[in-house]
Amino acid sequence: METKTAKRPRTMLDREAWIKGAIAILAEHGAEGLRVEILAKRLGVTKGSFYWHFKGRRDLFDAVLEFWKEGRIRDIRKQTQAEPGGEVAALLHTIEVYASARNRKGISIEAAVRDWARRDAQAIAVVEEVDAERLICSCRLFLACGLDPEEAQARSVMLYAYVFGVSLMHCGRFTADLASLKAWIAERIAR
Amino acid sequence: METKTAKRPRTMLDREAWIKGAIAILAEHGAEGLRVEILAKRLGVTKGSFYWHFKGRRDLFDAVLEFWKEGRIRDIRKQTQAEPGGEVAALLHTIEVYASARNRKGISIEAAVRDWARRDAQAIAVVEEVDAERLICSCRLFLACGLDPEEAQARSVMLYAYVFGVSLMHCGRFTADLASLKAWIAERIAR
DNA sequence: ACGCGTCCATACGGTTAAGTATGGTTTGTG
DNA sequence: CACAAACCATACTTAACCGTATGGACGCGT
Repeated sequence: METKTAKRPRTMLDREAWIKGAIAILAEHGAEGLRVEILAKRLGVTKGSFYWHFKGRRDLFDAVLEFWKEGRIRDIRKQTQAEPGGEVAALLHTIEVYASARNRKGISIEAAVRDWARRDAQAIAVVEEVDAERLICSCRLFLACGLDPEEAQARSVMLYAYVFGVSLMHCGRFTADLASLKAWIAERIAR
Repeated sequence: METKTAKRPRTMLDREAWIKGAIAILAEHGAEGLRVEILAKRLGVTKGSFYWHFKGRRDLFDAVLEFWKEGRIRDIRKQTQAEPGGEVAALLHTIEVYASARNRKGISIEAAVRDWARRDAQAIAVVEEVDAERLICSCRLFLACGLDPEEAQARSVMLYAYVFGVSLMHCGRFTADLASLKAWIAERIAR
């Protein structure tokens, strides 16, 4: 029975399963805290398995960065597809995705990668590519709204700087109604 | 000869010297990379000295956070002292200090502390206090400009979110003249 | 000069984690 | 069934680093 790949009595991890597990740990403990023995334990195996799939820790790091980069660029392209007239809504949605309380996991990964990029050359290269793609896509939306090129560029930078920055602030003591403040800011950036 | 403390044949480190060295390493390698043996080597001593000044690594961490907090709050209070009519200039200066290429060291420390605050409760508490102080001070400036309270609050959050966020972006591939974009953004936030 | 507090070196033990070597188990294929 | 490839476990070796124990060197007051 079971002609092909039906049941999996053994764990049968592939490279992608390792990468996804690694990204989960990356979000929680950062790149420094991403250790292969810890990761192996979380996946229910030992590191003997790890070193079959990867040449070493650095190999895992590069794979994680590549995987993250591909996913981000795919997401950006999808989220900035707007029919004429829907550009502002697309921009507001972009802000919403990153600056809202939802999507905690994605924000944690984003923060971890950017902190990582303060020390690792490969991480810098990946962040550069992702940032460039994001800025180009949102800039296209601003241009479609009728803004002149310089203002479109400036607003793009402001948009992403804001969403990344607000995710690592702690405004609890400052205001009780942070949500309405964020809504005001989003309007001022996107419109 | 040498009536009092003239020459120092011994290194004679005190707690503050250790903290300052620790902050330098914190800026370069983050909280995880702040190791007592490495720090001791940089200061030209061994860790035998460290454990005389501090109870342990955690003790150093708390001292670093406290020292950073005091310094930040002092700076904020000084930078937001504006005579009537100079409020906008003070706001622009605040942006300039954090969002410009100058002050690399301070920005690195800021980034390291905020990343640290994603995992450490004490760091969270310190960042909360510093953020609250900053937001209150810049909000006061916006209010002095005649803005209504809600807009003043929103602009304060936008200001700091932007300066923190822009410091961890990599816009090199997007624009050649980032400086003028930043100037445009600063105007839109402060005025 | 003597002693005490300050500051630091040396030596040690314990833990965590990277990487390697090697062998075992499962799965697919002839 | 034989056999090879894929996948994983176990048992090392090595290194980094935390914390402790202990003693030495220096300066200062009496």
